[in-house]
Amino acid sequence: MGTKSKLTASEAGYLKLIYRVQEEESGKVGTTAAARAFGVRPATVAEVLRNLARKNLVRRRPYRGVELTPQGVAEARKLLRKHRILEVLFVGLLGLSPESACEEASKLDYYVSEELINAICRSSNHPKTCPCEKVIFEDPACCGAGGKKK
Amino acid sequence: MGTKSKLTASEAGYLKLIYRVQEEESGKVGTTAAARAFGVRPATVAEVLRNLARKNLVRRRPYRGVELTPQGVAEARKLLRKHRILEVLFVGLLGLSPESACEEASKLDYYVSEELINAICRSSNHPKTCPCEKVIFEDPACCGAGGKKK
DNA sequence: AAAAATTTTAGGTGTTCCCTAACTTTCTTC
DNA sequence: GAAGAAAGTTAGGGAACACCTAAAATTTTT
Repeated sequence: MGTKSKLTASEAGYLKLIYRVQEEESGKVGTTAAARAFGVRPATVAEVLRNLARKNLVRRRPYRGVELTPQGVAEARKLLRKHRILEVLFVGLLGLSPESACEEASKLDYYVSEELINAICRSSNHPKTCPCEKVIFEDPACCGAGGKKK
Repeated sequence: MGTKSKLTASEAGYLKLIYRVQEEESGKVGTTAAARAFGVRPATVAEVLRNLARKNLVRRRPYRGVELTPQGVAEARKLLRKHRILEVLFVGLLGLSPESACEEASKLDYYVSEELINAICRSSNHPKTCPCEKVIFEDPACCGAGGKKK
């Protein structure tokens, strides 16, 4: 029990945000800030957070904030891997600007299968970073690990 | 009034199916057959069809079947354009088999923006058909029309 | 310590998507 | 052409999602 239920689309959004701000920038995401970022009310954010906690992806200390559990970190990395590999494709092959690439990737990352992402990863030569230099996490199923491509 | 409300994901699925079978193959999609194709009950199909009719995308003659309205045709073509351009990308650039390309495209076509599709279209040199030879409809916003690329 | 800002709960709404049960219409087949 | 089988339809529900407002609790600021 615990890791069974799948993420919903909006939960995925919060997970990505929390990971980016808290794990990558050592910042802190407040409920209100997150609400503004997603264009919803704080109460809505609180609710999603509660659901993420029920799924064991974040730990919540009421009024103090949330932090990702190890499973939450793993899940966020899967999503950000997808997001960033899509960005590589959109900028590198399709010639989008990094900004539109990010926007488009945000709309899709949640829906894209790992198989497709790995196909893109392979055909892009297993990039280590996205167009804005953020790290692309490795997927053992892809090959990345042990690879030498720079 | 009529063309305002957006399609839902499942409505998009039926629209694609109806177009493919009825407009491209001159066949007929029965409620039960559609239900089997989507893994749901016939009653569910009937309901979606009713909603498509409310949105003026199909015309329904109870117990006789549905046919697409001009708006329904336009909408289906937009979706199938996306679907098939994604297939081109997946097969041509990523090396997927036509079958997996189709599967992956089905999961994504509804969510992909027209801008992104047109970027892919451009970078693929405005293909006229998908990997399985089905026509890719043109989008005036892309360039296709009047273009000479074969 | 009061005022301001933030966060959380409680309780609701609308949409989507799916279901079962019961009924109607159409198609078969004798 | 009537009876039974098959296909399609409505009516009525239910669960999950993604929102919201209003009110209460808890920081934080001044």
